[in-house]
Amino acid sequence: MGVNPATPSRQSRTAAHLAYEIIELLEVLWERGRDAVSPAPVSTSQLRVMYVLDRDSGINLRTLGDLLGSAPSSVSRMCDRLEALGFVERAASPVSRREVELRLTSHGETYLTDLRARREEALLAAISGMPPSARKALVDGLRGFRSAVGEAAVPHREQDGSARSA
Amino acid sequence: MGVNPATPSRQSRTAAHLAYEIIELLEVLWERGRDAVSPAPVSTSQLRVMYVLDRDSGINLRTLGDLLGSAPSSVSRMCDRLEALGFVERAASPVSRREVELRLTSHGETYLTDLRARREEALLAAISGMPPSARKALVDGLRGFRSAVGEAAVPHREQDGSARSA
DNA sequence: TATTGTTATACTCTATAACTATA
DNA sequence: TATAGTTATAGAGTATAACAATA
Repeated sequence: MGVNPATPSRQSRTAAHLAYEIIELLEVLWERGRDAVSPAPVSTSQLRVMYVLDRDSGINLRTLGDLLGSAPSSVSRMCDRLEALGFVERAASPVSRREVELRLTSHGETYLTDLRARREEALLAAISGMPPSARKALVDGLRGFRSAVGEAAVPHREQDGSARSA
Repeated sequence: MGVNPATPSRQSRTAAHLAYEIIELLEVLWERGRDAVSPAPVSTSQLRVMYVLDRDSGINLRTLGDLLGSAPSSVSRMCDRLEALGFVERAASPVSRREVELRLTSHGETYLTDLRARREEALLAAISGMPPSARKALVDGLRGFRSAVGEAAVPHREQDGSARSA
């Protein structure tokens, strides 16, 4: 196969291959937490909404759509469902009568807190099972990877924070 | 925050935090390839179908559903769309007249090959930009992570191969 | 007139249930 | 009867376009 970004070394290829596998492993660990949380298995999309509202409480629907990269109509409908679940609430904006203020309800905050704890637990359980040397290597490697990718790219999402703010 | 799998060290927490961020970065890199491939931006679900068929060509619809973890009706409809795109074909099974044999068309194979090259390119470009010491650390760290997770868990997906077979 | 939010419509993915053809 | 595949129906996420209310 002919790829040539600075002539990929055997080490680069191995790292890429491992990265592919890690994506799957992380997804499994990541979702394991979600399925386990009490009742109301909120979908991934709904969860992204909740993460954004947790970080930027009181934003309007349009802004939420921008942060999610979704169309206003999609966001409106998702908020309908989250409101029906009792996780999100719409309030009239005090400054503009055509805007709404979106917030998590206390019920929604509780759900999110619980979910985060479970996700963190799953990941930490795995990482704690690694020998210290591997843990150190993982930290160093991921740091290097992050800065390498961060410099080269990452256009989309300026101030999001959906998944990372766990 | 009270999590206690073997008393998570500061290193474990750092690694977990980094892992969260990496999930996002990888997803961006990963999808960047897909959007770039010629026309017909196949959806993620359709792509999973194609990956499985590439690995296990000639399987029937039921088996495909098992490998994907999807219901037969869902798979049938996805195959309808992929067939309409010219990426997948249904053929009568020579052994049972109620079964079908599913395969990628040459058109579908070409699409997949092209996509893999672009995805690999994106990941390799990032990894090649890392200093050798960081690459080494990444490989060692990911290996350790994989075996730590692999031992502790990974129940779902026995012989899938959707994303990792790139 | 421009903006905010909603509704109408449509397509994909997901599922369960009903149905046809075959074993 | 049990199994393979399809079709019917429904809910969720996604989008564009049309619309009402407000700025």
